[in-house]
Parts: sequence; C-alpha cells; structure tokens
Amino acid sequence: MEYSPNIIEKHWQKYWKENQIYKVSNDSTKPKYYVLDMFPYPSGAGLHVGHPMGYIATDIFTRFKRLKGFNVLHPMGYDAFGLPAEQYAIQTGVHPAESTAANIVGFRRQMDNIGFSYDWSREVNTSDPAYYKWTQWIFLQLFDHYYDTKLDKARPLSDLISHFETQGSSNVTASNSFDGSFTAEEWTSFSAKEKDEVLMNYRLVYRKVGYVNWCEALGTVLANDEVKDGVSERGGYPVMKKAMMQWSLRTTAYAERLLKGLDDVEWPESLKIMQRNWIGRSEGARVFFQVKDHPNLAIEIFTTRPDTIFGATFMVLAPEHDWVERLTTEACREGIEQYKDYVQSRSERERVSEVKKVSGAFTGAYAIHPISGNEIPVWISEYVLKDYGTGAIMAVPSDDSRDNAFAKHFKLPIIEVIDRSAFPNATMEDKVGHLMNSDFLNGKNIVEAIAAALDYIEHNGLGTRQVNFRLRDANFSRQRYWGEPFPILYDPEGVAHAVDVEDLPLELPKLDDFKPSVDGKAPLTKALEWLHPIDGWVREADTMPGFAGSSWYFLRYMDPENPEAFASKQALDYWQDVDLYVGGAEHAVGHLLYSRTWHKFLFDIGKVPTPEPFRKLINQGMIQGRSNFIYRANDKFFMAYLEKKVFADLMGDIDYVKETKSDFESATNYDYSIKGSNLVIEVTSFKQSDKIARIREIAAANGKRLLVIANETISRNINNPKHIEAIIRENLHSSVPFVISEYDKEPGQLYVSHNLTYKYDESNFSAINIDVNWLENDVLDIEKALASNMYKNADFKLDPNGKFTCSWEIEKMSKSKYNVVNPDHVIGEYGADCFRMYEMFLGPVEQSKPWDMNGIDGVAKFLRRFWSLYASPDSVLLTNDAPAKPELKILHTAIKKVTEDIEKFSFNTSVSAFMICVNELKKLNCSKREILEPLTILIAPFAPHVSEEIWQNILNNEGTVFDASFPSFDEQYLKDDEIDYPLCINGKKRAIMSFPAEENNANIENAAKSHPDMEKWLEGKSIKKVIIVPGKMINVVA
RNA sequence: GCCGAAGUGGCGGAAUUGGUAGACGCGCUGGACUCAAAAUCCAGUGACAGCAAUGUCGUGUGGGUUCGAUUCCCACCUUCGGUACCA
Repeated sequence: MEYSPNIIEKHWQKYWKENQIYKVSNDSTKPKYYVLDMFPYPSGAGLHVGHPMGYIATDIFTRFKRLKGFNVLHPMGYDAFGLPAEQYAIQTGVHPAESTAANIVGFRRQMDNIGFSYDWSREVNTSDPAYYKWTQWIFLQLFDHYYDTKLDKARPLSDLISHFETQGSSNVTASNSFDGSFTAEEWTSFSAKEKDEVLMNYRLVYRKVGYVNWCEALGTVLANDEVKDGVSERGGYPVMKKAMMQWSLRTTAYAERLLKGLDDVEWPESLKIMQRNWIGRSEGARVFFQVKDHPNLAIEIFTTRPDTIFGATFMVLAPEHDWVERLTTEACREGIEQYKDYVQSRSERERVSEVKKVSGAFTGAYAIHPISGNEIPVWISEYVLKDYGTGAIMAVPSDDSRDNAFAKHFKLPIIEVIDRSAFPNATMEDKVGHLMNSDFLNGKNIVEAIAAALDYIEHNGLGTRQVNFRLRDANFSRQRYWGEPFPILYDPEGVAHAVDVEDLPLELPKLDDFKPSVDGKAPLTKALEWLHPIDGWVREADTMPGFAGSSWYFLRYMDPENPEAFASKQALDYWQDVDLYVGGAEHAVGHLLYSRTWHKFLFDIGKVPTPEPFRKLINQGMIQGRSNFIYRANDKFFMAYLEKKVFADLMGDIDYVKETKSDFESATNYDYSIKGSNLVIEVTSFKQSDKIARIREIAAANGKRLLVIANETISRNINNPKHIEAIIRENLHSSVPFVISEYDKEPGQLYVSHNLTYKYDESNFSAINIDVNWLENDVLDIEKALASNMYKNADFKLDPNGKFTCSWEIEKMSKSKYNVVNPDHVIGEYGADCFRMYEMFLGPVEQSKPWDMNGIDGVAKFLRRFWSLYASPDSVLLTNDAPAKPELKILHTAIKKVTEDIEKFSFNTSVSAFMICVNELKKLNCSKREILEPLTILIAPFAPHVSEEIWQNILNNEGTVFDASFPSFDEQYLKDDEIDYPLCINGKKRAIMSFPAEENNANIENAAKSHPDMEKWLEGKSIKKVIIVPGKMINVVA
C-alpha cells in the first residue's frame, strides 16, 4: 500500500463531512471546552500560509481535548465588515456584500483543504443581517443604560431618570461627561431636547464632537492607516483634523474593572502589561487655576505630581481646548490662529511622538498660581491633547522633559523644586529627592510631598484628589457604508430615538455609489428613502466601526441560529466563556479591550454568566514573507563587464582610455577611445537613438570612427565575452566610420544572480523582488520566469554551475513583494497533513517567523517513514507480536513528550518528538500493533487524514479515530538503569561518566576525583569542592 | 517618542527550575544501491588550530552575580507588533 496523501485526504474530508464528525452539541454529559480562533477578515487576496498557523494549532488542541474526553466547541466565522471591501466597491462598483460573499467562499474552500475540525454549522458572518441584528440590539442596550459608579455596574437609564425626577442632578453616582447641575423641578421643566442633551452625558453610548482625518481633495474621511506623513496615501493630498458629531462608547466607565479583571485571566504577562498601560490608571489631583481678567474662568488641570506645583511656571492648553478662543488676547490672536492651522495638519501620532520638535503659541492670558498667587502665562501647544486628562496642564519645566524643552525653547522660567543632589544619576522623571523652593513642602521627600500637597489642595478648595485613566472613550462612528447601521432616528428637534427592537435588524439600504457624500458625510445620506422613513425625521447615517461586530461574536457561536436572542440562556450557561483563545498580539489593546468591555456590560445586565470572556489566551506570532531577489543590470554594468571580461581578460594587447565625463556630458560623449587607433566605443542601449546620433556627430567631428556596442548585444552574449572581443577586433582597423553591434529587436532586461553581484560594484544593479513560487532552495526556475509576462524577454546570466541563485530577505508577506505563498499550492504538492505538521515544525506558535519552504521535505519524508512502519508498497506489515522493552520506551517517551508539549502549546517540539520516535522504531523495524495503535492516536491531532486512513483501513477499527481515547504514558517504561553524568572542572565539560541510576553522591564524588585525567585538568590546583546535581551533572571546583 | 516581543551554526529552531549549547529538520560534503535518474539508506557537518588525541573561542553588544548563565541583573544595539478609523 502506497501513501498517497492527495487521495486519502480528499476521501476522509468527505467522510468527516458526511458523517458530521465535527458537529458539536450544546447538550452533553461531557465536560465542555471552548477553543476559539480570532476570526479573519475575508480579504480578496485569500488565505496565505500565515493565516492558518493559529488555526492549525487550535485544531490540534481541539482534537487533543476531544480525544481526552471533552465536548469541544471550535467554531469559525468572518469579521466581514471592513474598509477593503468598501474601497473595492468604490473602485469597481461591486457591492461589498457581493465581493465579501465571494471572498468567504474562497476562504472556506482554502480552509476545507487543510482538514480543520470546525463545526461549520455554527459559522457566523458579522455582515449578515441576522447577525448584526444582535449587534444593533446590544448597541440599544448600551444606549439605554448608564454606569453607576457606586454599585459599580450598568443600570437602566430609567433609574437615572427617576433620580433626576426626584433629586435632580445632586447625589448622582454615574460615569458622565455632564458639566453643570439642575434640580428636580428644573429637570421636569426641561424640553425633550434639553433632556436628551443631559442624558447623552450619561448613556454608555453617546454623542460628542470627535476629530477625523479629513481630506478635502478626496472629499472623504480617512483611516489613520490611509494617512502617511500628514498626507493621504492615495494621491498625497493634505489631510486636516475636522470636528464632527460622533457616537462614542463610554469605555472609561469600565476602566477600573477592565484593569482588575486582568488578574483573573490566564493571559501572557506582556499582554496584560500592554492593557494595563493602555488603560493607564494614575492617581493625582485635579486643580483649578483662576485666570487673570476672567473672573468666571478656572482652568482645570490634572496632575500626578502635585508635589511639584511650586515649579509650575506656565500653563499649556491643547490647541482644541474650548477656552482658547476666549482666553486669546487681540494682540496674540493672529499667532494663535496660525498655530491652530498648523496643528490641524498634524496627526495625533506625530504630535505625541516627535518629542524633539517644540512648538506652541502664547494666548496672551495669565493664570494665577493657586498657592503662590504668581501670574503665569497660558500657552497652547500640540503636545497637550484635548482628550487626555482635561486637555490642559500646569507645566513644570524642572521635572517634566517636554515642559522643560518647551520652557527652554520659549525662554520661560524654570524653578528647580526637587533637590536630587543625593542621587547623582537620577533623571528628571525619577521620583527621588527632596523638595525645595516649595514653601511648606520644603525638605519632604516626594511621597510625603505628594500627600501633603494633596491635603493642602483639598483643604483650601483648590481641587480634589482624583484617579485618572489614559484610556479614552472609543469613537464609535464611521462615515462609511460597509458597517452596521445605527438603529437611531432623530426627530425634527434632533433628539435621538432608539428604533424599536421589533424592527431590528435595521438593514443597510442598497446603494450603487459608495463614495462619501458632500462634506465627508456618510454614503448612507444618499439613500434618501431609507434616510427619512418619517417626514421630518432622519436616520443616523454613520455606521458602526469594525470592532462592533467582533466584540461579541464568540457568544453567537454558542447558539448561532437563535432568532429570539443573541444566544439562549441554556447555551450560554453550558458554554460559559472561551477556555482558550488564540490570536495575534496586534489585537492586544484594540479588540481584546473592546470585547471585554462589551462582555462586562452584558454581564451587568444579566445576559452572560461570566465577567470575563476569555479565560486563557495565547498570542500567535506572524508568519513573515521570505522574499527572493534578482538583480537587474543597469547601464553601468555593461561598461563594467566590458572592462573586466573583455578588455582586461581578453584584450590585454590593446590600450584603452575611459573618457571621463561629467554628468552633463554623459549623454554627449563616447565611453572609450582605443590608443593607436581612431576607434572610439560607446556602450548603450540601441533604443537610445537620439543619444547615439549625437555621439556619432561628435565622433565624426573629432575624426573618430564610432563603434556602438548595444547593451542588448552584451546581454544576449553574456556568457561569451569572446563574441564582444571579436566585434571590437573586427572594427579596430577598418575604415567604416560607424558601426552598431547586432541586437535582438525584442530585447529584455539582463538579470544576474546574487553570486555575480559580488564581482561587481553593487551600484551596477537594482534588486527586484521575484515571485517566490518560481524558486526552490533559492534557485530560480528560469523556465517558470520566462513563461511569465513580465520576464518573457528577459536574459538570465547563470552561474558557472548552470544555476541562477537568488538572495533573500525577510519582509512582510504581501502581494507587492511577490512573496505570498498560498496554502493550496503547498497542499497540492505535499498534502494537508504535511502542510499542517510543517507549519507547526517551523517554530513556536507564539513567535513570528519567516515562511520558508526549504524545510518541508523533511516533514514529507517523515510522513512517508511513519507510513512505512505500517505498510510497504505491497503489503500491510502490522504484527500482533508482544512489544519489547526498548519499543515501549520509545512509545512512552513520545506519549509523555507530546502530551506535555500539546498542553503547553509547544507543537514544534512535538513534531520533533514524533520524528525521533519514528526514526527509532524504524531502526528496530517495529511494526507491532501494540506500539503502532497508540502512536496513531497520538499523531491524529497533527495529521488527521493519514491517521484516520491507518486507523480504519490498516488497523481495521470501526468508526473515526477521533472517538478513540488519547494514550496515557506509563512512567515505568521510561526509567533508565544507568545515567551519563557530564564531568565538569570549574564549569567546563571534560568527560562523561556513567553511574547506576540510584548511585549515591559519595561514590560519584570519589569516582570523579579519581578520574585518570583529573590531575591534568586541575593544572596544579587542588579540589575545593565537588558539586553533584543528582541525575544531572558533576562539577569539580578547583 | 511611548508600550510590548524577539535576537543561538549557512537556514528554521532545541535546551523542563541556573546544570552536557546546537536536539529535530533543511542545506551542504562523502559513500551505498542503480545502466542512469528519482526515491531510499549510511557517515560527516558551529568556528579556529591540529594527521590525530585534543585545545581555544562561541547563544546581538558591553558589564555584573554564580562552582556553573542562552537562562538572573544593569546598560546599549538591531528587527518586528501596537500607538485609539487596517483588521
């Protein structure tokens, strides 16, 4: 029996499908286990070999858990709303739903090819109205709730309204953005519009002014991704910040719980740190600074260093701060306006990261220092952001590096307030030293001073203690078509009303033109009938962001078809939460924070049973591309070649002069003249006819005969420099005034291999990405290249061994770099089992690594060897003989290693363990059923197809191998009688000594000391002590 | 800039809690089988010196702790991810 992966893999994929082997029930007596992959955006490019790495790992884990007796949920679906489909629609007119559906078909086909154990009956698609109905439903719940900071949970907005009706705004404990107060009577007398405006400051989704990247020239709002260096990526047009009314998600309400919840989940510490830093909890004080000549204005700042308040010599507001307008004096207005124009052109990233660039403008206003009473100037600068803290800071140039740079640049005073003389290496931001120049704080250390300053500030009514978060409320509006429509209607007053839950889903209207409308308004404003369902009323025309649908999809998998709820209580109670979540670290603070927020909200309103969605999480690395390069010869190369290969190697008998040319002359003078002859030579492309004509005139004027050697001639004769020699010799002493060498009418470029670039100056070549699918072991298959459009006329200069070798580099896997490898191709050649195992064999799942086909033959060879234990080409080899002790040891070593490796997600080492196991069994020619049957189950999670084939057709078992149970190892087979100890002298290994496993330390020490070579190793020193680590090593210290 | 991760032979990587650095695989070299090729099998393969035994060096760089450091500590360099509208 031959091992034919392509036949058996298709066969068993069909069998699994027909017998619904991977269908998962919500009703089982087995313990549950939920394994989840971060779901993909179905891009038009399809899956490349990087995508399935995590999926293969979870598939292995899923099958392993199943073999261990769990009811395992392992679903897959599509994050199907997104910008690429919309851009494609704008370019081609193809509706995003259409292109997305087509892309999903492609993804699905590619995934099926790999043999995953997904329960496809649970597939979800965020752009399906039956799905986004529930995204909209959750949005409406958020809209109808506020966050009670005392109970620390979300509560219905109606509770808050009752409170307003009885007590007004006093005693409200809620996350809010409300600025002001009102009584119960005032509340009752408010108009609907006024009430709506107040409530917006409390809802968990609410409207506020946000800033977008506005590109006037393109007439559209751009994603940060589409902006490069302050201009649009497409077209390079200027991009400005533009204020727009936007929906926001009040993530800050959950900041504290998002932080605390991290203690309860099993995530990589680095990821928790990233989330903690992103949330950025800091304790400090809000302090009010009165403004001179503005009795009703007090600038609110937040500081984590109230101890340095005496060092505050100026204030800085964000240029967008509401009060900049009012504070600016006439004399300063022009400067402020100019500066604001400049800031509008700057991205937030640039503003924060370009720390060396100092800029700002003076408003003309002065604030009163709340303690010293000094007047300090109020400036604006881009390094203060509107959404961070209060959008205003007290600047302490002695203890903050950006304030310091600002003060130095604008020659503002600096008062040292921390004496760091006891800590000579301390930097400005280190919290060490004692206070000085600070009135009542003098002499205190920083911790004492912070406490004292806080007390003072509170007692004197200058401000209050406050906990602040770096985390900001998430912008929830997109001026796009391809996203969930908001189920919101505005009445003629502009009051936002929720669409009735019975009317969900609110479907996207059909559109033909997906471009944004005037002023960057969302494309949906063009769907007039949809937009105005009732006279005078208007729908929200923005759509939700990508993270809306992806913030709760893992819940839908539990009960994907339910029309009554996003998932039934029964399903939620059974599956609870995700036990293992695998995905890229690029989602560390985006998706993972948003889904935790949504989940906590759903927990608060009693819809999910757990406060955290993802119990354990593993970050997978990215698969990088491995690009190959060929080198295109440029004009300089042909001259270099002529000098080296023809003049130097073959024509030592003649003298030539290389005409020196300035750049200006290069087009008007020939390259070489030959001494003792009136011949001059020009090397150039025959296509440069103007240039040749000019040089011909010059040569004639100088009384010279001109020989033009076409680049194309050299290119075609690159391995035959004698041909070029012959051309020159033929013309040396003739009388023909002008000769041009023969050339092909349809010449191509000359490309040289990497090896050749060593022999010439690198400026003779440009490196070009070449399709990696045309190479094997970095050797280019010339036939494949010549068969392509791009290289059909190309000349390739081969190495002396007849090969064309390319250089390589690790880059991002992308179409433009021609380094994308499609899993289908790999599977076509090697089979899915081999592909799966090779992806795992490449390295640890958590690490990023380059895709490189060079090692896959080893895995293919392994699978053939594995198969050859069971069957030869003409017969089954299996025997029922009793296994010998060494065979059992080999098997149980593998079981132990593989089990431990799977549990810690170390699949590359388990593949190695399989290789070792098979190599050793092969050496013993072991074909015993008692060894090979457990081995089949052991390898089944990794190579499901070949295992199923062996299980059913060679081992002749009934039913799928995935209903078997995973073998367990027996320690008794693993024990060694003898242990080899390395003998080290001062930590350096010198010899190996063998001892019985149970040997005592004294005997080992004596044996070591009396080693015949000991004297030589000691080099005259005496033994100080001997360290023996039982079972590990012996170290003699001299 | 800030936050996080990674750096070990020609290449991907291994090394359990601080204990034999380079498992396993690719590639390369030599050999067997074959008319030949493919496939398969055997041996070798970190660098340097040496016929060899063996010795010296060696885990991004520089320091430190330790009997012993790829592993722990300090400083730095390079690459990758994120940086709030790519997903």
